Amino acid sequence: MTAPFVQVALDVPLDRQFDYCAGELPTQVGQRVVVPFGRRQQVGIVLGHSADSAFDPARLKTITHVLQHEPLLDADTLALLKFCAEYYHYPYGQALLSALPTRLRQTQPAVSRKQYLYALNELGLAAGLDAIPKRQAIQRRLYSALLQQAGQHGPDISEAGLSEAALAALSPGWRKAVNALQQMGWLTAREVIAGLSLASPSTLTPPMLNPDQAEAVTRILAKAKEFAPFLLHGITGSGKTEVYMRLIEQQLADKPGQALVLVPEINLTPQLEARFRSRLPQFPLVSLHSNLGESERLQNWRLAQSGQARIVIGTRLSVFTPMPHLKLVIVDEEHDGSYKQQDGMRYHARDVALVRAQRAGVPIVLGSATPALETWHNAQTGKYGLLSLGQRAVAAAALPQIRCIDVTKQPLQDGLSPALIEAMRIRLARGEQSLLFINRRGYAPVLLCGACQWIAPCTRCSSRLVVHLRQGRLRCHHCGHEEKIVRQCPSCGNADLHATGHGTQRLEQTLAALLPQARILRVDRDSTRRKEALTDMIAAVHADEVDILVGTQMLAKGHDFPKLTLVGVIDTDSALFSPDFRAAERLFAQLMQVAGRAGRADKPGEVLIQTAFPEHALFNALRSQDYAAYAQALLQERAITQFPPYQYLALLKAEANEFALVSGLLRYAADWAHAHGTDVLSYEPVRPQMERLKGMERGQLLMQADSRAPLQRLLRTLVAALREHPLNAKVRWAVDVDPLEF
DNA sequence: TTAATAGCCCTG
DNA sequence: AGGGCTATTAAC
Repeated sequence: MTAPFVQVALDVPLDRQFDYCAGELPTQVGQRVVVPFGRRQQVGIVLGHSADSAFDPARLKTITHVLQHEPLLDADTLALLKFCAEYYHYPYGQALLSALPTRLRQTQPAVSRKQYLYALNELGLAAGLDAIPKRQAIQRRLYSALLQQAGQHGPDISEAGLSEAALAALSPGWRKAVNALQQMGWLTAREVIAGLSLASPSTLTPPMLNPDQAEAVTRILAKAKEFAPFLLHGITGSGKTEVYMRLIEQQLADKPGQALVLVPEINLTPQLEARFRSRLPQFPLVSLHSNLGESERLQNWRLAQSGQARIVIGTRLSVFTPMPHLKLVIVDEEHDGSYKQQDGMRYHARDVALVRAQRAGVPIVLGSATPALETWHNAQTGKYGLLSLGQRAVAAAALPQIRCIDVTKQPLQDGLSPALIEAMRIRLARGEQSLLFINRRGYAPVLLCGACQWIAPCTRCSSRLVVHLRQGRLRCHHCGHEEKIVRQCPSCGNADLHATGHGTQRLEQTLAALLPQARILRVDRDSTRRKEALTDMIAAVHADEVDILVGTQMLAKGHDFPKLTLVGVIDTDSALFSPDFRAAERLFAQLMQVAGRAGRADKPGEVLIQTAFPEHALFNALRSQDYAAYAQALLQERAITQFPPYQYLALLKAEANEFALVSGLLRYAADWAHAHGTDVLSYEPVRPQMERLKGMERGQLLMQADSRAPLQRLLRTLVAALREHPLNAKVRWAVDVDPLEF
């Protein structure tokens, strides 16, 4: 006897479940169902059954449709998402549904793009080719092929069959012909899961491990069957990936183990994927990232969920992918900010991965050259095992030499110092490549009136419009607002407007004038808008068709250019004095990363940083490439200033058309926090750096505590109180637990 | 969040 | 009275 009522989680911003009458079909926890909600149909996930309901039984509706033939969301995944929903103060139903591939959030039935193998059944085999009229040429061709294939497989019909691709290769009109053969009842169609192609066995001999790598592998494998967090600390080229692969090889040696590998964002997923596929061809691998189409994403997700995919490589969302036989979790570049979701449920995939590994009782490896200070702190206190890869694995590759160029002592030519220009000239003469790193796209970051100091502002954000000279446009990089470049100052009428400051476009132009013989390539979001553009550009660099690269942080990550021996860094000083307490940490990580681009092969690299503050501690640390020392210094600062990792933070962010509404809600929240926040320090509401964004006035409230528990206790009641508050309807607000940006 | 509806001002 | 707008409310 099944219980008459079912609790269903729905994708609505209400932090509760909804009861339904069970109806005819039995349901199981974790099953996907379609239910009537309001006047629409919604997808829900069954969370439980009960004998009674607190809701008026007369008004209960009945489940429309149970998706019987779909696999369930397993208990581990449900529990992980439940934990996250509570920790990040986000409605459970929304958390659950947003972790599913979009296809599974839609009410339409199961919809995987199913793949079938077609085979002749007994009736079909008995019929014979002559049963098909001569003029049905396509049918005859397919029939012959199917017959031949059946012959190869002997009596075991369950092994027989031709794929759609194989049939399509025989004739473009195959679909119609197959339908006709099916009509006659001659065919069986067997559903198969596509997408898993096993590569041919590897012919690569795995490289020898250096002593550091070997020790890392040994120490991690000593805890192969328990929750054990490790920080794998090693600079670019020190061989972290090889360590990952050895671990996977070992952990997956026993069927049916699975490994989850998290990577920062799209760009380098394909490269890493290719490396894994060729080194570990024995393990079926799928990737999960936002560049996949919906059906491919669903397919890969299912392969992971069913255990058929043994390795999953994916970006942050894939931390929630059900994997029944998880044996190892790897988070590559764990310090990377893209692991943090910045809207909806604001989770940090690295942190969720740690929780997941803990729940699964498996080791987790966090890899980075410049770990997040939180991670470093945990490694220092012994909470995580610390494994350091000292030398570059590629023997010949020496560390690049890092130097600062004091821009206060040199006359700049359009933002470039003579020393940097000379260094590029030398590379050019030697036939080597240079990279200029400037974190600002467009031509110039401001359009300034020389007469009255007016600056072209964005109408919807509190930001400046960026000059894009080639397009003759002014653009806001925050909201996408765009207008024509004005010729006259709207404030004083002066026609003498200056594009001030430097962006990638201007730098490209300057270089072209300065080094006319150089082949220059600009790589930023504007120049790589086209889908394959970045891939093409990277190929061009490898093909030695480029002398000088000008680019934004896009170029900082992971690309290995063997002929690149010079990296120039322009204009990073603003980050040195940013009010964000994490700015220095981020800048250091970023500069270490760009530095890693220089001199990876047999040629030593050089990094030149233009700055007005060459004696700044950050540059001193960078010159010696001593992450540990700098991290220690930053940690001391954090301890004194009472910031993470010594304090835990939560940020209440609010936005509305009018600031008065925002401030009203935040005032209420601040008062609530003062009154109810035992052991929590609540600051006063403030405006963030970007006061206005996309036409919305913004404000935020910071709360901190020296452990998680009191902060969580306060947030629980605060969130409930805010949902009841009259301003809840007019103000969009969200809680960001462990925020990264302010 | 979505979507219906209640309330309100305006015109005619 | 009815159109068109915003505010309010319920969703099982």
